[in-house]
Amino acid sequence: MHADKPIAESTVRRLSLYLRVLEHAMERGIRTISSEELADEGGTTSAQVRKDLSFFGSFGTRGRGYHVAELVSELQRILGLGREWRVYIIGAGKIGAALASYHGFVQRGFTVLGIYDNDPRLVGTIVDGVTVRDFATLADDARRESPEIVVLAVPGEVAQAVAERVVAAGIHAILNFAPVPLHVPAHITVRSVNMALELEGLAYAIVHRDSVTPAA
Amino acid sequence: MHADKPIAESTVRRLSLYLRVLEHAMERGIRTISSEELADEGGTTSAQVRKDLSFFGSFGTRGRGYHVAELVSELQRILGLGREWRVYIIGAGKIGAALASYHGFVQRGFTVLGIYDNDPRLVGTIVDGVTVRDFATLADDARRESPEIVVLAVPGEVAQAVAERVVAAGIHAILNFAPVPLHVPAHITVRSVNMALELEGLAYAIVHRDSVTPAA
DNA sequence: CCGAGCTTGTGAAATTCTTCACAAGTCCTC
DNA sequence: GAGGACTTGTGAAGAATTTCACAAGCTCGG
Ligand SMILES: NC(=O)c1ccc[n+]([C@@H]2O[C@H](COP(=O)([O-])OP(=O)(O)OC[C@H]3O[C@@H](n4cnc5c(N)ncnc54)[C@H](O)[C@@H]3O)[C@@H](O)[C@H]2O)c1
Ligand SMILES: NC(=O)c1ccc[n+]([C@@H]2O[C@H](COP(=O)([O-])OP(=O)(O)OC[C@H]3O[C@@H](n4cnc5c(N)ncnc54)[C@H](O)[C@@H]3O)[C@@H](O)[C@H]2O)c1
Repeated sequence: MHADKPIAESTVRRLSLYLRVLEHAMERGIRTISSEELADEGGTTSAQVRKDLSFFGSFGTRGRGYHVAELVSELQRILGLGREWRVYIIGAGKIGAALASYHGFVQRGFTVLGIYDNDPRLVGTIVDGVTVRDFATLADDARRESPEIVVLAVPGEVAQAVAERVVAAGIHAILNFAPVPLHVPAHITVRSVNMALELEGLAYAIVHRDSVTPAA
Repeated sequence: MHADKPIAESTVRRLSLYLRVLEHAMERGIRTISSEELADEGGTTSAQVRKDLSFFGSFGTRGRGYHVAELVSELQRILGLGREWRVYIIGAGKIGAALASYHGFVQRGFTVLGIYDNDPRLVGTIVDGVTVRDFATLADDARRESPEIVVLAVPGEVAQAVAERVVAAGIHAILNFAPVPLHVPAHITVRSVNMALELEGLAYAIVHRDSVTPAA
């Protein structure tokens, strides 16, 4: 639909953020927003906002700004959110269960088709309306349902092995919650959410903050 | 202890990752590791590893590599993990509860002193050994216990307001799980974990993958 | 219909981050 | 104790990302 140059991951991240800000603005009845306002809410700069958007087209009106509802649907289209995404969650533990029942995902078109676990005590139970399936049936189910995305919420020790089973089942995108780097073939897309790493980043910032900032 | 230049957030992130890889290597009885091996495991390049470490000193031996145990303790020191960090979790819902009982945090020195909620039905209950406290007592408790870090696991609609109470209570570091950008004074450090945003990044990658890669 | 006031879209400059490439140091074998 | 095989640490080059700055375009009031 438009020429695809390679877009930086940081840009895509910000687009998601803009979308959230815009939806919030829409709820409050705001019709029009400038790059400046969008930047303030999203924690970036107006030039950054305009540059990010310019990779995909030209959506604003000079002298006026962006029409909120229009930009929302443009961003949804760009991010691929106009459709339903079929998701499997693997690991029906604490994180897996929390994610399964998280309404924020459904709202954006991510439908959880199944939760998988290999613990016989969990298989067959129901988590927020979704039955826990036996991990052994993953490949068969995937052939039938062709999910696009897997959320990996298993212990770190087995994450790599499970990821390989996921890839073998023909699924090309993984959201990884285990605190280990996953090694997968190049055509598989992986994003990791590593909470321990973020906490450590805070610790680093606290330790080094006072030594950097000149004392007030 | 050493001259602090401003270090990129991406570098700090990778240091945490190296630490994890090194600990894993140590468990397997590996004594020595090269920047090449460390890079392969951590999903980066050897030059990147050496450059990252070079900001903090010179920890390896030419011709030999890095002594694993030694580099582990250097990284722990750099990241500020040699000590106990006192953490409050706010929001005793699904995510808050999962985090409270997550062993990976305790292991790295992050001690959860208290979980806060404003739902009277939850206050007083016990989540994995930690009692849920009344959010109204936050400021008083903080004065007494001086926690360094708050984990914010409340609904997005109240996240900004709760963050302001946290800042007012004198806490300077926030790990935010709500899917909204937080606006805080400059001396407060915030890291956000935004899972919806990562999922959207996957959706974007899937939609744009095939149009970028020349058909095989 | 004009001019003042805004705000976008975008090349170019500046900055930041990553990769290269190699001198220098270590180890091991013979 | 000399030479070959490795591997670090680091300036310099290169790539990527962000910021600047301004021409061009729209709006609105009179
Ligand atoms: N709980 C947290 O707050 C938290 C925070 C950060 C990261 N994580 C990470 O998320 C992952 C899950 O954490 P959790 O707290 O939900 O753990 P958990 O132990 O509660 O759940 C893990 C689930 O995975 C299942 N499982 C194990 N091996 C499996 C396999 N081979 N195939 C299918 N299922 C399998 C287990 O039966 C269990 O139900 C871990 O990697 C953890 O490090 C958790
Ligand atoms: N559950 C998930 O998988 C998931 C995934 C991504 C993001 N999140 C985000 O994490 C946050 C929490 O999600 P959750 O699923 O745990 O929600 P939840 O509704 O289960 O828990 C939220 C808790 O916060 C408490 N709370 C509300 N207002 C409060 C206030 N002013 N002070 C103190 N406590 C208050 C509520 O009583 C409730 O117990 C949300 O912002 C959500 O968007 C959750």
